[in-house]
Amino acid sequence: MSTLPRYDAEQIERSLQDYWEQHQRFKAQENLDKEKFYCLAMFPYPSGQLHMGHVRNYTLGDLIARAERMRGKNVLQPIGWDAFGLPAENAALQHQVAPSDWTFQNIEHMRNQLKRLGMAYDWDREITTCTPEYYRWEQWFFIQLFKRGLVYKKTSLVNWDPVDHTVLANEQVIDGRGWRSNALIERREISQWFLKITAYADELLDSLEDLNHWPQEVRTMQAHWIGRSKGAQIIFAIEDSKDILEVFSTRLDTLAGVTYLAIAADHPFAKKISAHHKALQDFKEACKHQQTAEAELATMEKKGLFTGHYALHPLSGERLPIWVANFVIMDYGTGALMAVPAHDERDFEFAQKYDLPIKAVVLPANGSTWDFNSKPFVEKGTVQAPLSCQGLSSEQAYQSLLNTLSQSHQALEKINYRLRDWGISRQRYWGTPIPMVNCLACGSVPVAEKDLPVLLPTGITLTKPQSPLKDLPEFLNTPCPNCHQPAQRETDTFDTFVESSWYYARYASYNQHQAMLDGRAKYWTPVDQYIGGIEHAVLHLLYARFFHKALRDLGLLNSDEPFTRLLTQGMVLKDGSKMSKSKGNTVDPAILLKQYGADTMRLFIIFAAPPTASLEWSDSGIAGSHRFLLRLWEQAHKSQLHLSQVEIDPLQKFKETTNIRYDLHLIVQQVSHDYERQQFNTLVSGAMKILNLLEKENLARQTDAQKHFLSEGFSLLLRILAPITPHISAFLWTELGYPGSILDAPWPKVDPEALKRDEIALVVQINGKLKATLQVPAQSDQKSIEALILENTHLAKHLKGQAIQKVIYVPNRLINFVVEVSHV
RNA sequence: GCCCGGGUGGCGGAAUAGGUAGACGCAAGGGACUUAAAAUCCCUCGGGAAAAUUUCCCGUGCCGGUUCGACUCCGGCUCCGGGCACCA
Repeated sequence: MSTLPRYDAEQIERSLQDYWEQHQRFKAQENLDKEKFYCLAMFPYPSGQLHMGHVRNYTLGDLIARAERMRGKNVLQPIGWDAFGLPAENAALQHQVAPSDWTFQNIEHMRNQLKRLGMAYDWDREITTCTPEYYRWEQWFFIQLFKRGLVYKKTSLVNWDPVDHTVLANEQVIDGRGWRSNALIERREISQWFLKITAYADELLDSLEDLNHWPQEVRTMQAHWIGRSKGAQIIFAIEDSKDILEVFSTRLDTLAGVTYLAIAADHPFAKKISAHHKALQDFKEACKHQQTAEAELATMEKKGLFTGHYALHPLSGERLPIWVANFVIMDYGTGALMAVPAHDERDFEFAQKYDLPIKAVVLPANGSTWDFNSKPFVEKGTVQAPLSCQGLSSEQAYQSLLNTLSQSHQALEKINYRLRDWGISRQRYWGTPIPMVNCLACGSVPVAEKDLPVLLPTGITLTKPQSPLKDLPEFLNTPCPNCHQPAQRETDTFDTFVESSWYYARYASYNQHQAMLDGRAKYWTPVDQYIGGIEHAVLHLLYARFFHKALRDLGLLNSDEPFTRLLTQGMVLKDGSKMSKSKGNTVDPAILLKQYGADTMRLFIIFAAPPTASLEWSDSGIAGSHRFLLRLWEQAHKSQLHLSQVEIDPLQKFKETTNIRYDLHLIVQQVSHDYERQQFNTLVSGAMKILNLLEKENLARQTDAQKHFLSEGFSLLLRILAPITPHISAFLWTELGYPGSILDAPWPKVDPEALKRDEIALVVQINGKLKATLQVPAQSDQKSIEALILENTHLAKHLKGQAIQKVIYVPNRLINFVVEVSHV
């Protein structure tokens, strides 16, 4: 008895990884003979350590990339680093390291970790967004957008920390206070750059319909985010004033129910009247300490103050009190709203709190009554007022009032969007400098394209939370590109979502130094398969879609959407909650990699849950996955001797193994289907089932039929596993003497002959409840089945004395007898 | 608060188009091997009742509906998760 060689995962994996790298097995080239397949997992932020979420993301991507290669595609799978961002500045302050040094060290470490996982990346195309080679083209693109009128400046609100003198991100505001200073934050208006994503709102919404291979939930979320609605912009005159208030409402039918108006604390009218209004000044001061996040606005206590002024109802001329309300924000819409407490939840609560009138004007269409003192009626119905609309449906009243009011120029139909333009200015250091110059004479002027990139000074160690760029004269001072007089650079940097909105295209033109993109980007884009966390469902994916369309309109790309197929992976949990350092429930991939190897880790993370579901980490689960690979190793080696002697003749049929080949190919069929629908966890179940079959047959392995079966079985099994556990599969493929490299072996195919059956198991039900399963000839007709059942004593007993009312027969599947229930 | 998901044994999960609920694995219990342990292999494994392998009842978060038949479709709830525009 010869002893089995030991399964040394690390040795096998490292040597194969070296071999693949030396022979550039994953280098992508444009090839018009093969269908291209661009597979991309969202690139990581280089936080320093690979975590389980990364392992999951990149294993899923690698699985698909490798499988598509086996399916004959010309595959591109690149990787890079989303390297600008807040954590580098935090680390810099904490550890006194330059953000650039910290970032590049992290990248170095994480690159090694990814390589050790055996990902089939084309490393030549590695992109790092904090390098000038990358961000110069982002600056160039920004200038193109500027030239096309898609960039503008306006003031908007930020969280201001009055102690640290810096703008805080939403996540840095904890219970209304700065995370470092603990100071009560203030809402501050500052001037910022915006990209006109709203110019593409219609297309972004309408083309969602074409994204057939995106999860419906993501499309729904984006559609709601864009929030296109038709409504009326209505003008309310203000009593004893030339000023007017403009509001937008989709429910013009409730106009007669307006009992007050609410405006933002920083609405121009509120500003105007606050000069001699102490209470209003105090109220505005209090509003300053509110946060800007929408979740905050929605859940905080709703407060208001009567301004003492009245607006006039456009229909009746009735006096409507104008209130200032803390939940109305100048950044959204017109900063003013008409309140209809009888027909709106929030208006109702506010009216109850401040004892404002509730005036019902719409009733349920079915004629039922409604208690307007307990809750508002928010649906559409039958309109009661004004008189001219009495009895009309909400829709009819809307049209009627719109006609009337637009004739008198008091209203205008308008398409409104919930989507707001994208504010891209950040008052941060570690980001792409915004390529603009502020000149006293010429205003904001873009940097000349020949002077790009505007380099971000590196090697700077931060000493305080504010951006150092303002304090660097050599960065700040520059002649105006227009009049050449002394001027100053913009010191704000881009939102890091800007980098992640076009990186997928740059991978194609990674070494192009004369242009942002070239023809190769048109060849490779759109990405055929994009993989990333569901948390990016709206923002990142919407911004990237916007950029793609803008790049198309510049002629740089020729498709309408960046990502054809989207897979949103679930989170990795431990003990029911998200792995995080603060909870102390992290699992370090590096330790497991050392203990079990890359294949085990990849296998477990694919097996443990379907890709879109959250994945509960299990230490014993990963041990089980390792055990499976050990069994595979053992069984493969046990059969090795025999396989080399087998002459494989695929046309040869063996009666002896008909049944087991049926089982085998049924699994292969299931596995193929599971790959198509991206349910990869059952791909692993299938592989396990095949190994169970092979193990049984391996005990005997004497006849030609059995040898043939083993040869076929291992060939299928190893190819199914190759995208998931590439190292052990490649190694055993060669050990067992299969031809060529498994990297290029074809994806398994079902033998339809093996699936032909003479007999099938038919389910017998009575009143929908399972009573038996019968082996019957395939394609039997109903009559012969019924006859068969009456011969069966057990079943006949059930049917005896029952009045059969109906028989449902689904051929090759089930027969259901519907009988009258004889007793209660 | 609003928008979008999810809830199936002790655990992770399976059930492809409304047709056998619990595949595959983990844990647990029992057994074999061993001086012993580990490893490995075999058996059992949703709950209850009767019972020789079988039979009956209950069971997919909760309540209700559609259907010959519902984990699957519809209505209402509940709990958990994701997003809410400056975390990425």
